Amino acid sequence: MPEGHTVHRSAKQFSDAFLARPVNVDSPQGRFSSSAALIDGSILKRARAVGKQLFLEFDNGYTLRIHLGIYGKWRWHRGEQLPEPVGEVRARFWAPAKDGSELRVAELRGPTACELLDREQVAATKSKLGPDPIHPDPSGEERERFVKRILKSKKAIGLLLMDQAVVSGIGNVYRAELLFRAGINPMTPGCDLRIEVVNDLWADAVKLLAVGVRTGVMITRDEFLKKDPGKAKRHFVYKREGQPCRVCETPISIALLAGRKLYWCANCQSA
DNA sequence: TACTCATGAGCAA
DNA sequence: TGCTCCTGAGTAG
Repeated sequence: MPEGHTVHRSAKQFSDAFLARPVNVDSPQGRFSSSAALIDGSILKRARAVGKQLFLEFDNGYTLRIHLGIYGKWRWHRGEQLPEPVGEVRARFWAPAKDGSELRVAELRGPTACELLDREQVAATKSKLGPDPIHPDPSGEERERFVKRILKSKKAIGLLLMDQAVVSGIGNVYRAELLFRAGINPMTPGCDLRIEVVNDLWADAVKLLAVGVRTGVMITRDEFLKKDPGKAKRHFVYKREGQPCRVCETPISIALLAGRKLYWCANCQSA
């Protein structure tokens, strides 16, 4: 489920399993073989997520950038032996657990990006990313950046929330749900929104993504934030086209916006 | 077995 | 805006 929260969980898993230790890296599928050889056996210095991208920094100066895209997935294993790879495993990472009792193995399938970068390339990549609600800075500077970008744009807010240069880590699910919670029609131009509304949108993104990081699922209904109620009840509008709105019973609408499915309640989100 | 769909994004026109 | 790439899960037949 690759929106920002999943990637942050992956960064934590990498830290827990491999930080400050030499990591074996290969590419059973073959498409990552030459790059894998450059970091194989290097020590993982840091694993950090920014938006939907995972950056793994190694002690030989290389950083591996991984972006799952729609299809990418991680699969983790534990055991005494390296399991035989099944399917298209682009990259595989493994090391003995700290107590030496077993191997920790991470397999990567179907990523949009899996590439080695030098320091300059890392800086260039990160500079293109908007503020990440999972790393809200206490100064509020990131929130201000977000608010400014929204307020000066004539583009629809439904498009702006998906633009990783405006805010990083939000995808199709959080977009639909945040706009519902705020009562904003997704087609409203950013510049037509009031500043308080956009500030609240940021605050809500900070809140919901934190829940996502904690629980591993995108729960967006306040009554369920502590415990996952299951797929069917998790959301207000996402993937609920034609079903009654949970608040007003108006059938949920669906439209294509920039090639992605957009869900909203025409009654609750008329503002 | 074949087909469809998906939580993303870069690129050309 | 439409096309393309990446892979696997779910479903129809």
